[in-house]
Parts: sequence; C-alpha cells; structure tokens
Amino acid sequence: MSNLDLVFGALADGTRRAMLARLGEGETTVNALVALTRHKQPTVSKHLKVLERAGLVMRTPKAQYRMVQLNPVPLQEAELWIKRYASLYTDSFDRLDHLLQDERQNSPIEEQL
Amino acid sequence: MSNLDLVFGALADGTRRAMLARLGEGETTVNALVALTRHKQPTVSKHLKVLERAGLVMRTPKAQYRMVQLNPVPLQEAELWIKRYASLYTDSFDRLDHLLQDERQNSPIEEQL
DNA sequence: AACTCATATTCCATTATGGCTATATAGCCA
DNA sequence: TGGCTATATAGCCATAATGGAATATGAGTT
Repeated sequence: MSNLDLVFGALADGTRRAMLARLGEGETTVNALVALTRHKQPTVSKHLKVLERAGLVMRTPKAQYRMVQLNPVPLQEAELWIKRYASLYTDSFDRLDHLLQDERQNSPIEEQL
Repeated sequence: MSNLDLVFGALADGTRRAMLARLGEGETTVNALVALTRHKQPTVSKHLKVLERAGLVMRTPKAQYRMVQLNPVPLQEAELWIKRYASLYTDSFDRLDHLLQDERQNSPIEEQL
C-alpha cells in the first residue's frame, strides 16, 4: 500500500484532523488530545496509531507521558500530490510539463501514485 | 459526515488517485478509466461513485457514454485544509493568525473541521 | 426487433474501521 | 513497596469498504 494511501486515509476523519490541527500548535500529550475529542482514551490511542502509521506523528516518551509531535513531511507530500496531479486543469503550462514527465513511466498507472 | 472526510477518503486509494490524475488531463469515458487500472469495470464504476459522492467528479451522458469530468473545487478545499490547519508549524505569523480565529469557536473541535 | 456496446446495479465474501469496556504496563511519588 | 496516573493493548461488536461474477439497463446500429 502506498504511503499516500495511509496519509489521505488518516486525513479522512474529523477526529484525526482535529488532532493534527492541535498538534500543529505544538507537541502535546495523549490526554490533552483525549480532552479535545468526545471519545474515550483507547479510541484516541487508536487514532494516534493510524496517524503514526501514516508517518504524520511521532511519539517520544517523556517521564510517564508520551509526547506527541506532528511530522509535517507526509502532509507536504499529500499537498504536493494534489497540486501535481489534480491541478493540471488550471495551468496548461504546468499541464504540459507533467504530461511530459508521465511519458517516461507507464502502466499500471496506480503504481506511480 | 464532513465533506472533507469524503474527499480525503476518496484520495486514500491509488486507483482513485490514478483516475483523478487521468481526469486532470481532460474528461474521458468510464471504459477509458477501466483501461488504466487492473480492475474490472464494475469495480471502477464503484470507485467512480466514491469520487462522485465526494464531489470530485461529475458524470454527464453523451450518447451511450457517460463522460466523466473532474471537479477541482473539493481538491482545492482539501489543499486548503492542509495548508490552513497543518502548516501552522512553518509560519509563526500564520500560526498566530489561526490561533486568534480559533479563539472564537470552541469544543468539540471536530465539528469545526 | 435483434444485437451490441457502455455502464450501472445486485449479491456475495473478505477485510478494514471505529467505538466501547476491561485490562495490562510502566513511570512517578509517598 | 504500594498506589496513582498516563497510556497501550485486547476483545468485542456494528458498520463500511473493497473486489469479483452475474445481471440489468439503456443507447446506438442494422
């Protein structure tokens, strides 16, 4: 499975997006994230695992807490995908550019994404 | 369910991203999309329905074909979300800006997304 | 009308997801 | 040590998602 699958999959949930938004303001603890949502702690831990699997989040132990930290890189990749593949329609110069690049690789297309 | 859920969910699949990438180059038929993937036609039709539900795609009948067309708007919204909520870490000016805006609304956070 | 091609729908099996409760683990503090 | 707190894991359930085969629909074509 592509990493973009995991990243977009992780983003496809409001609770997880809320957690990311919060993490964008700085690292925090798991409990702080629990407080943000209407869910129980184990549920939040599961969501964290999804985010972690997508590479969006890192957990580092600090005393009895696990500090949760945002990793922006996969988000940038996701943003890049949207720009690269789905904004072709706007800029026809860009479009030609991408078409040329795609020429080099071939089917099955899904493996390139 | 938020529309971003549907959009990101739709993007969380390489086959669908491949279809979108193709649609970025212009409208096409369902069969052309089938040819792009390793999947059967009914499967592709299902994927199209997912994309349609997310508002990413429109189908208009043209003779016996259904022309499939990309709708860029939800993609822009998705891109915007990434920028708005998850790129806080980069620009501290931006960050302050968002924090101030968030001040007005409150919990549960997930409903704001 | 009969045939064909393009696409959608139905049904089925398999697997994934999201939430909960209950329980385990592990670090701190007294 | 014992007890509190923070977090993870396991087990369970309901629901949704994925893919295929078979079939239906609908438009063109002869």
